[in-house]
Amino acid sequence: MSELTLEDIAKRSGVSRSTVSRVINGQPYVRQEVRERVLRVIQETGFHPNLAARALASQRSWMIGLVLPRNVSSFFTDPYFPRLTQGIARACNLYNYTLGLFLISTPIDEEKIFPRLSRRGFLDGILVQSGEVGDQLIERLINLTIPVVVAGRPFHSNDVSYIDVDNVTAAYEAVTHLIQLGYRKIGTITGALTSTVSLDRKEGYLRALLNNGLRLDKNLIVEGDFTETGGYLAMQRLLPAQPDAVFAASDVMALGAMRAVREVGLRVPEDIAFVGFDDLPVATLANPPLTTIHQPIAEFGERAVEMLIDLIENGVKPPRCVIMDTELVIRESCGARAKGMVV
Amino acid sequence: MSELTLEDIAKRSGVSRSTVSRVINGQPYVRQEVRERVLRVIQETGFHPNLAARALASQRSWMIGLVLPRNVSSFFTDPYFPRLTQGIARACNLYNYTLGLFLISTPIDEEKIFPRLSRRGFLDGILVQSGEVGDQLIERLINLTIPVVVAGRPFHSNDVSYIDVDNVTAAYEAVTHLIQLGYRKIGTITGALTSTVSLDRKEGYLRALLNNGLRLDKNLIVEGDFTETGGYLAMQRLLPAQPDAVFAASDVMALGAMRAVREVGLRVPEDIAFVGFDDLPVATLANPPLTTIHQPIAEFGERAVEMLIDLIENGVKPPRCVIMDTELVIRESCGARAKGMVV
DNA sequence: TAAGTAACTGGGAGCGCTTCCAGAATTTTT
DNA sequence: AAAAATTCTGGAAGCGCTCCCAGTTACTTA
Repeated sequence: MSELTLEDIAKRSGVSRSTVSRVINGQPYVRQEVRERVLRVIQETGFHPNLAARALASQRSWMIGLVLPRNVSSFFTDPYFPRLTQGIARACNLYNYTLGLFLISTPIDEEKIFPRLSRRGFLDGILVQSGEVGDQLIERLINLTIPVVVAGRPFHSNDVSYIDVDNVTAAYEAVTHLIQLGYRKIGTITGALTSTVSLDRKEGYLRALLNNGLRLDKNLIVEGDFTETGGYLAMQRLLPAQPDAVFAASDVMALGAMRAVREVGLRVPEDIAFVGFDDLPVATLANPPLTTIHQPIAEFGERAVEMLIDLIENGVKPPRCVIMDTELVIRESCGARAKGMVV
Repeated sequence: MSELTLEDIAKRSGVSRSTVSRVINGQPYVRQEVRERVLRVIQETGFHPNLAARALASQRSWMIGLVLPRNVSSFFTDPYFPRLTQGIARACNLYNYTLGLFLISTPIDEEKIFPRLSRRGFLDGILVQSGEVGDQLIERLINLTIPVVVAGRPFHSNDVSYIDVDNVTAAYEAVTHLIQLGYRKIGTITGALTSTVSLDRKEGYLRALLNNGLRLDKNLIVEGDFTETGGYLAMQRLLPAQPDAVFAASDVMALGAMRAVREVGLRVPEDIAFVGFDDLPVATLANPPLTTIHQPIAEFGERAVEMLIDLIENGVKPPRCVIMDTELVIRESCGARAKGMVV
């Protein structure tokens, strides 16, 4: 409550500042009786140690920064990010770290935020969302002296720890599923092809077609931007190519695309089948419910935090990379059920 | 980069620590020539002052905490929160504050997080989302010694600054609009009636009916929970009462409700008209596009931060409260256009 | 030209912790 | 019983800044 210091607590409990510090930090070499006495005083006074002082003396802030680069501004558009943030926040809380949030919307933002991230004694580590091609933010962050973990495969650097899902394989699986259901003119709506996620998912799409002897058709590949409207517009461009199935690189885009399909009077999955990516709650609620690739978003965030904390507390070994598994979730939009092809 | 201190910069530029400090903080009383020399050294060395030391010496952390209480866990369900967070983050950035994010999911979370919020020298102020009835978090926060601003009218305390939109009036306007269009059996899907937002919007609904001489019908009022599924389920319970229009306390619930309506083969707005609340991007994309109450979510967050910073920097005056305006946005779902009643 | 004022600069005393180290109290070993 | 090891405790030296205050220099004014 008031402006108590360690020294005050020490006086009140008849010991020295050092002893109080030991008690607070749960260190050994304090007699049980003394420990209890000190704890009682702390309890009674409602004392809380000053974090700034602690951080200065111990050179540890117990704070990590979550950096969402510019262009990942779909932060407030795609439910993916809130979910990721939730997982990250939960893990921070579990391990007693505080989460600092750095949303970069504009280049000006970046110029204001970056120096803050650089301040020594401020962050123990940084978790940064993989950005776009040409974005040098991650490189700049790596050059700082604090540990960095990237969420998603970074575009440029390969000497940094990162965590990702196996987007290529997941997309491969999604498209192969469509092929097995008999579709032959399979289109894809990619994310903006300036990010590794989008490129990897597109790569999976291409490989699936090739491995199954299907012809590639440039007209069946259109670029979206991970937004509903982007998916909608992409689908409008895709329709003339008359696909019988579409793999969308995100659920949100799939929803937009299905809206476009509905508008021209076509049915899902009878006329065009769909597979999405993410398995957001909204996938279940879609009409028809969306077949999609499930990725463990919240756990992804948790694992990312754990990687970072490991780096912080156990030193910087050679960069590690963690790849998490995904899973195809079959619902109605791919037509598998209608065709009786689901066990 | 390295472990430079003010003292090092001082030596290298041939001045004292104090002078370097003045330069860094843009204070007067430094000769132009000296200032430039020091700045050059700082530039060359890539020096950044240690934030922990600065916070300790100045008793200011330049950090504010955003606290989202338990039960507001719709954080990752309702696009409202990401948008709010975005506004808050932007304002923090503008005013050179860092944003700490505290998502409380469980009571255990709260017990871990609260002591951290209490640490002196950690946060300069706290922005907390208004919680539910019975939640004592806000009271606990007010008892801390740092400034607090509540986003949304708080349930219990009235001696705290808060910012809100005029939910009663907004809801009143929405329902009045439906009445003017000729609807007479108007139902409402409320949020969980444990929060002030929900109660206020319900209050507006009731007043609109009363002021227009319409009979209240308990069966026309059902409780949702601000989720899509909640809206869907609420609508199913509402259908037997055969409303000709529905006011949903959020866009997301309106979407769910419209899904339920579609499922039983009824049309929007011909059979049942809808008005939502929030004016999220998704409202435009709905089928039919949703008539709704627009509230300036991002600006709301920005204003909240400004209030808090004002409190931090100019001392704690008697609690202030700011009420922001809303606006009815007429689209298709209310039937006004079909009826040719829009100018 | 001397006195007065304003513009600068540096030293020192903190801010409230952690941590090292020396010493005291206690227990174990010989 | 003394000696050695172990457990416990307090003092002091920082951590790297800010900010007050005294002192120095430059510029006005009488």
